[in-house]
Amino acid sequence: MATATVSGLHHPEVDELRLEGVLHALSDPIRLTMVRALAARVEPCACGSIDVPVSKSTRTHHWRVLRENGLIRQVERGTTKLTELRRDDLDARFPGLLDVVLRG
Amino acid sequence: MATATVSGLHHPEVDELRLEGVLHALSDPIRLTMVRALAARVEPCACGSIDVPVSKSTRTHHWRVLRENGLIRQVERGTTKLTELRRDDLDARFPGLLDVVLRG
DNA sequence: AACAAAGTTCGACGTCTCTCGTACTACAAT
DNA sequence: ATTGTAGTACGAGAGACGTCGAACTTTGTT
Repeated sequence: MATATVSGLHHPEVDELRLEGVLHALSDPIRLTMVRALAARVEPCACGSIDVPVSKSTRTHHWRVLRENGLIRQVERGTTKLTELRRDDLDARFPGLLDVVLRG
Repeated sequence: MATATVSGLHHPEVDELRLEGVLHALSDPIRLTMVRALAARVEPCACGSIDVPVSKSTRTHHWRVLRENGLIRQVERGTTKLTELRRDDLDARFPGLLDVVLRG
């Protein structure tokens, strides 16, 4: 039962978040579903536990887009990846945006 | 000196606006520039008067994307096209979104 | 009538995106 | 040790996207 480790996954800093990138990440229906599902959780959750109608590898692709554009944070733990919304960061950088999307 | 005529241009109704579409329309740097420039005007303006570093035909393409996704309204007048942001519609459907984008 | 100005249409091109399956790695459980 | 589970890597295909130039349409001006 190892503790969550800081992995080599690339996450942009708060001040590196680009609006175009964030909007692009959110403009895909599958990713929108993922973000909303994530928002409905309190704790970080295994990214595989959110089911969307695409294959496993496509899911990996979408999680990467979300991560690289600063929407989510992921840490590896064991065989799974704990995933959470970067609520605070997003609210700090683009106040109101997440609210709109989650209300959507 | 013809009055502005209601043209055959397709504009989605307020309740037809899709969040994915709006976000996609806004996720391009050129279009973001266009929207912000439009927001800085009070009156509808000729779409050609907003200059962006792309060719005339590419500009046409971007205006169409913005129009078809409900970001702008265009009416033909003479040889030009009066273009304006659909502020009210966007605020009604996705409150706060435009603010975020314009604050950027 | 002739010309200029504002946009559109069309075809083309290269790139990015979404999708998949297969093969692979890493950890966990029996 | 073997098997199972969670996810990644890679290569490939189809389609969407952004870009351009050239030709065209429509309207306004001289």
